[in-house]
Amino acid sequence: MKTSQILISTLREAPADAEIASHQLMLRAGMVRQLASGIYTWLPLGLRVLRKVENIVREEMDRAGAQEIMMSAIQPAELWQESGRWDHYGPELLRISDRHNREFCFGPTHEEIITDLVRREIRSYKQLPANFYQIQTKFRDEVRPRFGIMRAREFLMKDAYSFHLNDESLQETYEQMFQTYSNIFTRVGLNFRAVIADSGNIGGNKSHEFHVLADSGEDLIVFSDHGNYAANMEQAVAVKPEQARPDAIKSMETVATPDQHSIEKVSQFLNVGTDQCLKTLIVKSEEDGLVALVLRGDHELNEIKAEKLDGVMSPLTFADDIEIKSSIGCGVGSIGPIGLSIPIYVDHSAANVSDFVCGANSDGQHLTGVNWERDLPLPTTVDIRNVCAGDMAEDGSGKLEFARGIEVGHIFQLGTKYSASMKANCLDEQGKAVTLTMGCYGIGVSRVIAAAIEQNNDDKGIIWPTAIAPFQLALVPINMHKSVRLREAVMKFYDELKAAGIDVILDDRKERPGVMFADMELIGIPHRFVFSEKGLDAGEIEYKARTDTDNQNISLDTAIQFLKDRLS
RNA sequence: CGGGGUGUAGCUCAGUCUGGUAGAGCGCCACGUUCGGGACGUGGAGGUCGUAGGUUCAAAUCCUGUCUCCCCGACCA
Repeated sequence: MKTSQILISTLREAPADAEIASHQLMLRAGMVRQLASGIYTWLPLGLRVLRKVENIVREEMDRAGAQEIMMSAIQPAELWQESGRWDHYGPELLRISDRHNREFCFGPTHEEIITDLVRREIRSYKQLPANFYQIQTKFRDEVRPRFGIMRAREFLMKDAYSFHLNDESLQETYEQMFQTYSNIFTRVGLNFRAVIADSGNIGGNKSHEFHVLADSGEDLIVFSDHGNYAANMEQAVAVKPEQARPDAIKSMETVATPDQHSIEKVSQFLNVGTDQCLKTLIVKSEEDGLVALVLRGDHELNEIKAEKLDGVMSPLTFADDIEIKSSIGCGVGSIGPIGLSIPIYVDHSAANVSDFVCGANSDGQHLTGVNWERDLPLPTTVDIRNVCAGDMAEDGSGKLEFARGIEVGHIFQLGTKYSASMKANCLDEQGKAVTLTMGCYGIGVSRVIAAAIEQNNDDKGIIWPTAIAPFQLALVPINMHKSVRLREAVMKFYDELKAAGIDVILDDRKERPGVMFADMELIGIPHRFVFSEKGLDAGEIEYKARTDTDNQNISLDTAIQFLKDRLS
């Protein structure tokens, strides 16, 4: 390909509304253009990258025995009503109606469609297990799209759905997909980590997310400093303290704490550590009542864990001041677990504190020297806090560290959530109808590209991993328009490169060298040959990798082999 | 959905407070001089100032409505 044949639309300055590196660079390098909030046009260069990622995904999915299909982007409401998600998915589902006023949606995901297909087509256990995938445009009407294609409303996704007779078979395919995802992200050239995850809105049991590690990542992930344990913050288990609760020493006293409503203020006022104070949060229950959650003062509530507790309203909803005042009789800053007439859950760590400080359920008063099982009974203890750096990993393999990640893949064991509600059955060996067990596996194909840039860029622009670069090699001639001799040599070399199967872009624009260098670096081409008349005389060509600081001269005769070695 | 911004040329922005016939840099086109790290000169093209209405002799500028886009939060693969 020559630059004269492809739209090179680079910008010197980043558009003002782009914040993060990948968004700015994709705009500056002419990969995408925004059409509306969260909706983008892919320009030729960007599309080449997208196709390369797509092809890696396709090859690895095919290798794993998955079958590619293509489902419609537009989906009829009936199937969503059947699964129950028409009412539950919310405004993120873009609903539309046709000329007959029949309701449809633009698919944000395809569980309903594939389940409908499979229940019609698959009759016998002999056809199982089966794994179907597609690479296709999804639409999710995000509340707040941001960061360019990182969190777009319309985006390209690879989604796969597997069907099984039993959990063992699902487990087998799940593990195979886990390996396939690892292969894909390794081939793309990303530094990634698989983490234990919450299964969220899609539903189901076991689930892993694949995160590309980058400081700009939206997700907080935790991992063991020794060993393999890694989890999403939402999901990371805070292990029970190992040592027993210390013996009670102090006696319980009521102290006046006027206007001290936060843990920080109370701890300073009474001169005790925040880890000696317990905070009591009041949330709504499923039956229109209230539930108390008790945590150590230095810990944060994990809302995902809390809303899974029996009796707690999901999504988690905090009680407002009025409800608290009328039910407990004091303000938010003075609540404590003693004498509460509502259900109480205590975090494991909070249950392990003795001689603690807590609210007295009376404005302006706190209790000190309080002890479980002496001053009040110890209610059910649970894990409802976020883990902290330095906590022991759940598997005991080491201490937890934090990192930021960009979620590029997610695999779930769905179980029978969709197959049961949509009656997807098949006959087993005994001729008995069995509800199919499902798994589903997603990759944000377009997001992978943003993540790759976040992880690989410098002040000059993008540095593509070779596997997904729009071109592997930039061939930059110096003043080719002034020398027929050079032009002929460059064209011959260009043809040889193409014949050798190298994905090369020849910059045949009549530009000064600095402009061509700057553009090729901004666009992120990982390898560069510079061809000049001087080099032609010496029988040499100049090579520089995008990440190199210096050039090196290579004999023209061996240049192609030299590059091939670099690419392998 | 709450809070805060924003909208003037392809991009970055000035002009708005204090109303008086639309500006700069970069980019683009032509010609010339240049030619190994985003050259220089001369000339040129390009904007119903988001949009609708109002005030005024006169509106990018003041007033009202509305839309867009961005940021923070809540939410979310």
